[in-house]
Amino acid sequence: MRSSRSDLLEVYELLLRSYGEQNWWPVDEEYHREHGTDPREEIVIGAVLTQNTSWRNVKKAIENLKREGALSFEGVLNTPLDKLEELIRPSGYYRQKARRLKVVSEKLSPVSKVESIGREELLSIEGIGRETADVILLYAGGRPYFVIDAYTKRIVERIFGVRGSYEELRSWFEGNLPKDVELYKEFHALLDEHAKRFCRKDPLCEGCPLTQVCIQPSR
DNA sequence: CCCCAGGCCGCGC
DNA sequence: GCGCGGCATGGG
Repeated sequence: MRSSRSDLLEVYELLLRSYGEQNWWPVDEEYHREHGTDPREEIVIGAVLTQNTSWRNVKKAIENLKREGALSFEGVLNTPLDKLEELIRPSGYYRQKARRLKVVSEKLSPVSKVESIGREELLSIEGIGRETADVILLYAGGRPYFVIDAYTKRIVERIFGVRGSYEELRSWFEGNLPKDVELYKEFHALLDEHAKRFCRKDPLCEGCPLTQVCIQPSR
């Protein structure tokens, strides 16, 4: 495999230069200041809500939770299940997700657990798979786990010819990048942005900022 | 009408 | 370990 540490870092630099800082994970800091809630709980809740769902729809659900004072573990646990389902309905799979929000809120309380919980233990919680676990560890826990998603897989397969299982890709990224939490956060966000702008299912190779490092530009 | 979106789970093989 | 169907709303 030709792709090396420097190639991967170059991709990061190119994306950062093209799109600027993404500042993921988006959280309403002011809301949490005013309500005395922990913004890390919004990250966990958002991570569950966004499973196979557009962020646009998730935002509607989050707004509903805010309006009802339920954008926290305590808020989720104090909201009756049928009410919770109603609030998060715009995010899809709302019956599944309402139950999972209850389970996750209970198992991750207090939210400081995100600093110490083991990845395997996180994965044993209903509703938390590999990607959601790594989102929680990285964005809520500030721990160096690289998040892989469908976009990430598509991009590295196209530009480097690299493919593999979730765990294989995660260790590929982590092995080819310095262990830097802020880098991991920003890089993942940039990859998602790039997948939406250029590296779509039907790629728009014209004007792509990664043409110079891609093994198969303009198909 | 179609397809997709910041996946996960349970099942069969 | 891998592939599949079910889960559901809202946009393009």
